[in-house]
Amino acid sequence: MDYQFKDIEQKWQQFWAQNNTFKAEDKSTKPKYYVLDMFPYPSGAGLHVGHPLGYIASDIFARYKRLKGFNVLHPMGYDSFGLPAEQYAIQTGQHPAVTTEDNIATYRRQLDQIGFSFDWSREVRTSSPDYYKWTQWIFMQLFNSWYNKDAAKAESITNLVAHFEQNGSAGINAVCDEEILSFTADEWNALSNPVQQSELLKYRLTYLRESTVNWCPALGTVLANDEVKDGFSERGGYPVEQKKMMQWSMRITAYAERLLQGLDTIDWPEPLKEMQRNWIGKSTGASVRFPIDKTTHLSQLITNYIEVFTTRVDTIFGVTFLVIAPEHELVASLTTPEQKADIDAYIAVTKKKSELDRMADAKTVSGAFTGSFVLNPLNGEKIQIWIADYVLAGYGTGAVMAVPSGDQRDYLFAKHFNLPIVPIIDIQSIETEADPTKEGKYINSEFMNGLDYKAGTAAVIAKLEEIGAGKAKINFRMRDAIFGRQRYWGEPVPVYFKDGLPHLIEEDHLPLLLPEVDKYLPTESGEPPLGRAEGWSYKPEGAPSKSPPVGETSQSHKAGSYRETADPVYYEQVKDFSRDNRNQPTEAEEMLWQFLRSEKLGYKIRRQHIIGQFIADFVSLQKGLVIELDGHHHTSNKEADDARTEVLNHFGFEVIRFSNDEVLKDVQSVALSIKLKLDSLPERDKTKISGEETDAAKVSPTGGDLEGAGYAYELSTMPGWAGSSWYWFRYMDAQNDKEFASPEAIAYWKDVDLYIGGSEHATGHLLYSRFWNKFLKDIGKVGEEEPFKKLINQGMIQGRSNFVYRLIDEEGRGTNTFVSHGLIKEYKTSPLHVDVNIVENEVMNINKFKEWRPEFADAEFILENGKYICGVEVEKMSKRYYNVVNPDDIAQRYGADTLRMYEMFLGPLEQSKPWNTNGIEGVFKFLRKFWRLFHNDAWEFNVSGVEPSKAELKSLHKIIRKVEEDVERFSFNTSVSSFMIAVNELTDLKCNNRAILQDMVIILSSYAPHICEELWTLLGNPAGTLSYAPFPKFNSAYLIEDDFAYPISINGKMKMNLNIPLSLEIKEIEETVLANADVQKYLDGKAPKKVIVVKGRIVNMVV
RNA sequence: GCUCAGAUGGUGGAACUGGUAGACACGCAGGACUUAAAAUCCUGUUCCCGUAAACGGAGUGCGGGUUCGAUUCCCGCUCUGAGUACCA
Repeated sequence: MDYQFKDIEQKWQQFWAQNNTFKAEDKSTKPKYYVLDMFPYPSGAGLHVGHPLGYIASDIFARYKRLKGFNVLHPMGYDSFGLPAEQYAIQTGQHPAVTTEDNIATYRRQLDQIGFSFDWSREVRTSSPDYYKWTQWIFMQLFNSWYNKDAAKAESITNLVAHFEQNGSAGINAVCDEEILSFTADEWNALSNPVQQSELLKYRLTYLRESTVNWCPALGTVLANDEVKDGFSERGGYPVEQKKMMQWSMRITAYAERLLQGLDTIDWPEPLKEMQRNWIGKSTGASVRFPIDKTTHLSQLITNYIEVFTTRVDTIFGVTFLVIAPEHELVASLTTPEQKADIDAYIAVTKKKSELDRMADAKTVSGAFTGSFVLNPLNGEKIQIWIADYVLAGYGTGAVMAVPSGDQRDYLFAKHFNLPIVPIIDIQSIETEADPTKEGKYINSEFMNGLDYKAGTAAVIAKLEEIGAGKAKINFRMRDAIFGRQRYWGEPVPVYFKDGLPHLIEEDHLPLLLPEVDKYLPTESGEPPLGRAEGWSYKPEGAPSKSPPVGETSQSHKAGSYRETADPVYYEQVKDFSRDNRNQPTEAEEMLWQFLRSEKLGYKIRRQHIIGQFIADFVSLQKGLVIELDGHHHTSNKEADDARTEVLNHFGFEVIRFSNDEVLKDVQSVALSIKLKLDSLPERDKTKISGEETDAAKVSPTGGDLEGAGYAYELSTMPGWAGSSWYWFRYMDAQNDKEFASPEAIAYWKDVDLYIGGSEHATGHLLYSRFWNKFLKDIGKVGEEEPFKKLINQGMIQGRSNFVYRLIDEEGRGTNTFVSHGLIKEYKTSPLHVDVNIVENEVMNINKFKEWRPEFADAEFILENGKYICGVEVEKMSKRYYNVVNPDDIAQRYGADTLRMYEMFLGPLEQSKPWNTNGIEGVFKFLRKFWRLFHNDAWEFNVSGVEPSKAELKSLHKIIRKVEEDVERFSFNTSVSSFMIAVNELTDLKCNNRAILQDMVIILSSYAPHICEELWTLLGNPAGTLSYAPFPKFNSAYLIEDDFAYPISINGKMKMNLNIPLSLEIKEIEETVLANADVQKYLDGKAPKKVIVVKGRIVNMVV
């Protein structure tokens, strides 16, 4: 029979599925090998043509390793939480779980069709409760951990608490928030539990904090940095703005150093490692405190120095000015009255600039002088303080010491504003630009003069440390990762809120199931979709089970605490107003806020907070202090103010007021008096809120006051990368309902030996996965420091579009005539995308074109050589370019084996390339030719049992060696070529030898498994044994040659080949060559000056 | 701007540690079979000169260097792609 790929492929795909052929053994004496693909997000569009490329490569490798005697783990699953299913749900009302299920079915069908050797018994889906139970569990472990810098690992939070109880905060070297309390053991033990908890939150590896987030209004969610491209969302392309929100974060920065160091131990593509290094962005330098010069400044300051971070502390004597970010907290207080207009104007301009403007405008020098000075800590020299938007508030301390002689940006700034430029190194040349050299000796640098870079740096740091003005410091660019999304289709965070503080739910209550909601949209009050879930609240063990309160309680922590004192009816009416107020503060409010925010005074202050029926400008809920600034709407209304004060007192709040002028004139002294007031106040009497005797009874309390009726759950869900940050462990023990994977399974499978996927995950998935892996190692759950030992990036598949050229008539209108590509220069035409599926090797099928769209039914063509040739361009693969190629079509037409081999044949795996089916015929022909080796002219199976000839053995062993070498270095394209060569040779030899062909079947089976299984059984082997057959052993004896056709070159140019026995030594070869008549002809009677002979390689003569 | 990767026939690409550049495949041209087409098979196919052929010259983005010999190593440049963006 001729090669019937359809029947064969169907038959074997069924066989593999029914017999669990590729099920990995949990216990084995064989060495393990773990081959993993980045699992797909099951989108509605189905498997995209780029996906199979990596999957095929990994499948070939997995199959090859099985033949080589490894116990291979090669699983597949779905990253099935995600935005598209939710967007679709919003549009159609269909539950995302339903569409996800459908999409997975499509994916599975498509995957099966390509004949992958996945162990489907281990399939995972991140959206399945069995799976996300463990994602939530890991979240809980992170919550219960802090990072001990001394031990360089994560430790249990109970250790930290024990330390606080016994020793206070002294002796703790942790990765934590900036503003932590310091306390003795007694002080700690005296703190109330909520205060302790809020302090501990500053240490936990996952924690809440108000962060500036990338808010995408169109998607209604927060995006990670790597989900934002040029100010637009990566998915959907919607505008993204900066917004402050209370968010869950992951303290990935704790692992910055280990994430960096680990890169040196893993076999990943260098560009990928480089991307991670840049992302982590380690810089070694020093932090230096520049004391503020008080002589020029009268008003009180919160600090009396400005701290900068520098990587060139050795240039400190070259500092001629200091630049701080326009958003820097000290700007207002450093600005002298004379400079105020300038500074205000500059800040106003900066605020107006969009992100894009700032980028486009990178070369313009701008800034403004504050009028204040700092002193050089080493020689007391007065240094001007400037603000400029080239200094970023978010990096380092938001302040730089400017060294114009060594830094080009500072140089330009100094030139522009006529600031001094002091050379500090003897060989520096700074006439036209800065010279950042580290060579030479220091000058103008007092005690450093004459030293070189290394000695100088050490001397400066020693001096700074001695006088307490600075120390060596390492800075990272990487920020903590935000871990919340205001979305429905994701893992619920296993947290409830009590007293406005987050608490974990009991482990027994995992998984915290995703609740049903009526709509997949934010609530009317702007809460995430989970706010719609009715009666969704947490009841801890043993609590009296009152029916949960409706509506108001299922609020997030944030809204929960904001509403702590709010009249529920009134709240709904004014909450938008309050938010607007927050977003558009008055000048005085904003200025004061910079001193009150982030617990700078040691107290958490909220602004525009609703209390009863009022919106307080600022409030400390802890101390019950309301701070009011007189806005224009009630300056003249003393009565109203008094009424407010009375009501607020009623709720247990004290009120202090400041005028706008007071704040604008001297914000520091205002801040100072607030602090003094706060210090003097006792903790707020909260009974006044929940107490029944007050009007406040109608005020909606927090969950904490409900005494077990039900606490509000966190309403945001986890981001897309949560489930994918540990999934490779789940495959090791996918059915386990006691643990995320058993210690035995983890001890056996350890880590992923080969991971294949796209480089687009460089700073997302791959970084987060390494982080979680390290954390799980720290808590003793896994053994390896790195999850993915070797990683290969498959190249991206680009689209390849075809064009037809519509003829334009004299009046400039398009006609229904189309000009072949080669002739378009002779006509006036306009190009038009045409469906690539009706074009083959750039020749368009004219009939199909006419059928393609009704308006082309009567189209006419101007052909070249009777054909319509299309134009070609490489662009993104997209429906609107009609260049999408579906792997299904290829599999239907040529079969999975051809598809597999063709995708490999296209070129090196890592290279990006346009998808192009030109040439697929050649691969199909090859398989048919292979099939024919086993058959006679009448297509009857026919192999002989005679001894293989020397030539046959040589062909076979050449391919054995070639495939081994190629597969081991992931050069799949070259081995496909070699297979073709081998089959061509064997065809020429008319080989139908059983021994040879059977080995060929084994070697080829990892590339083209279906045809090989069929031939394997035709050869008389039991079905299903091919996948575990031993790979043929290479024997070099078959490749040894007696002769070698030496290339004979003259002056490096090859002239002829000459057969010389390999047994001859160099001297003899030279003689043989020179004695040859043809060689003499080339030499033209001249004697060569020199003869180079490389044995077995080449002979070269110099004349 | 910086970092990284890359540039080889009409096309995808091969040449692994410096040693016969263009393997393998597509496409194209010619031929065989066929009434014809498809399929299949055979031959040729880097370019230029010349041509029946032998033979000669050039040639791996551009310019230079090291070497008996460079697609491969070094220096400078051009272009393409990716990442990053005032990171102190």
